[in-house]
Amino acid sequence: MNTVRTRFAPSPTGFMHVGNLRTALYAWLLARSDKGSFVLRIEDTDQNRYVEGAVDIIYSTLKQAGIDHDEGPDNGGEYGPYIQSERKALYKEYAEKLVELGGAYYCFCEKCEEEIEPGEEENHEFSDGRCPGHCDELSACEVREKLAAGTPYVIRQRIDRSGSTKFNDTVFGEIEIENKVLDDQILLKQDGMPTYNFANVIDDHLMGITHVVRGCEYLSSTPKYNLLYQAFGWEIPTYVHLPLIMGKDAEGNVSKLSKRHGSVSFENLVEEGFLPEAIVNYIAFLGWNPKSDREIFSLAELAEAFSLAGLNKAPAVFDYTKLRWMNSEHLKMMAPEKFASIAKPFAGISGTVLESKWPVLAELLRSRIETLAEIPEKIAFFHQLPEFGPDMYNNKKSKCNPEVAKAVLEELIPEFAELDEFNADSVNPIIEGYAAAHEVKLGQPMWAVRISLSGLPATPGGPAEIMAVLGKEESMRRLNAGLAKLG
RNA sequence: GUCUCCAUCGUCUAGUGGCCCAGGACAACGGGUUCUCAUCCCGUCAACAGGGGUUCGACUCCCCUUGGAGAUGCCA
Repeated sequence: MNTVRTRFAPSPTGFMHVGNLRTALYAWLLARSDKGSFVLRIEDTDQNRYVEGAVDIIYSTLKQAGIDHDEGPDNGGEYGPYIQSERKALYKEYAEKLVELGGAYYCFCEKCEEEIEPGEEENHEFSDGRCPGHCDELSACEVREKLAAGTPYVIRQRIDRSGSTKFNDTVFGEIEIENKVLDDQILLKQDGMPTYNFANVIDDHLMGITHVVRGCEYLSSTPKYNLLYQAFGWEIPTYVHLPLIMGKDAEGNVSKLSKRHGSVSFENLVEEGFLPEAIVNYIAFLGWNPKSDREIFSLAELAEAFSLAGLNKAPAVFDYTKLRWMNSEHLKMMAPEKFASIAKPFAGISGTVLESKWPVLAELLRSRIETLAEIPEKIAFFHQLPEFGPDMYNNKKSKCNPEVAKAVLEELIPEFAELDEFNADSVNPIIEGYAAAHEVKLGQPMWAVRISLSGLPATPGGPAEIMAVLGKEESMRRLNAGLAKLG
């Protein structure tokens, strides 16, 4: 029994769609859960779509996600090269071999520019799946002449349209398609590059891929690939087709996840304050489950729990709300120092007085945010006290109002002023002392002090924590200003 | 149009003929703890698309309908 070898074969289009990332994740998980190998192959056969720097995005995304490859363009391997454009000659060789084997033919037809609208192709002559000019009927002699004359050509797959092709998919089960609906698809383009349909088969075979993990958009063309494997006399790999990831638009309509549904690329999500590990955890559950109630997993734990049996058939809708929740869970699990360091860039506090207080502040923020991007708004009041009127002091539950607040501040400000250092241990006893002396709920003085310090009804941390971050000077300034306004 | 696939709460899903008047999670709503908010804890709401079979028994198997998705590119 061969060990499992899977691959991730993205096209360098400039960004990593979460659907693609999930495909990579499952392929990686499958390999890792079986001590197998995971290969990265770049499918850049479409010259027109090539985007500068796109390969780097693929590397960095996989790296951030923690998905490491055993073989690939950057770290090599015995089946290289791992970039399809560098394998161009190879495909031509195999295409020609296939022609000899009878599984393909040269086609000299002009490129068909006009689109045929769906529904109006009752024109049987052009919809029998063959090449429009019936190049498949050309004699070997005619082909040689055209080739010698330098006529541009493509190589198409020759399909025997009798019978049907059946195959077994790991997640969808047995699928059978009648050969008469199959087209003589182009294998080698006029520019000499292979199409995905061809390069894929050649490379998967040559690279010893045992399990082909890909989106189910390839389900209906799989029979054509199998016919290719058969024509070459190669072993057909195990197929693992994944259900699609859908998105929901403002009107509630569901369709294939795209930009109009929100951020769909890994890097956008990271920019929006989602943790790579949370994104990975979330997408792992879009179409798979561990057959238990547990939902929060690290990548290593996913590899441990992964099994093909947990794969689902139905398409899944990407839910940003649940992703946010999952992100907050990962945020809470993180070691304090790690959280402080990854959250800092989002806080925008470099060079400000808050920077030295960051570790303390970060801990206060941790349970109050779902994404890192929420940090600036939560700490804005530290930089600048919001405008607020006396009404802010009114709070029913704490039994506080402007008059009470004035009394609280008048009594406490002098006591605070005597403190050398502001922290929970020094500040809280003073506030508690007030509550005890006046026989009121602790919430009353707390509210009054909080409002004058922050102008907000809810803050990360209480008065003592805010004062610790603000420092004595700024705290006293705000408290005095608050009292003055109640004048 | 044709072909293929899919179908459990709003969303992600458990369920492989009796354990299910369907379980978990997110969201929503209500309550408790707490100096605010958040965390945490407890609870409520909420689904087997419809119709036929098969069976002693169907969410689970079969068929049809409906709905959805994908393919039908010298894109991948």
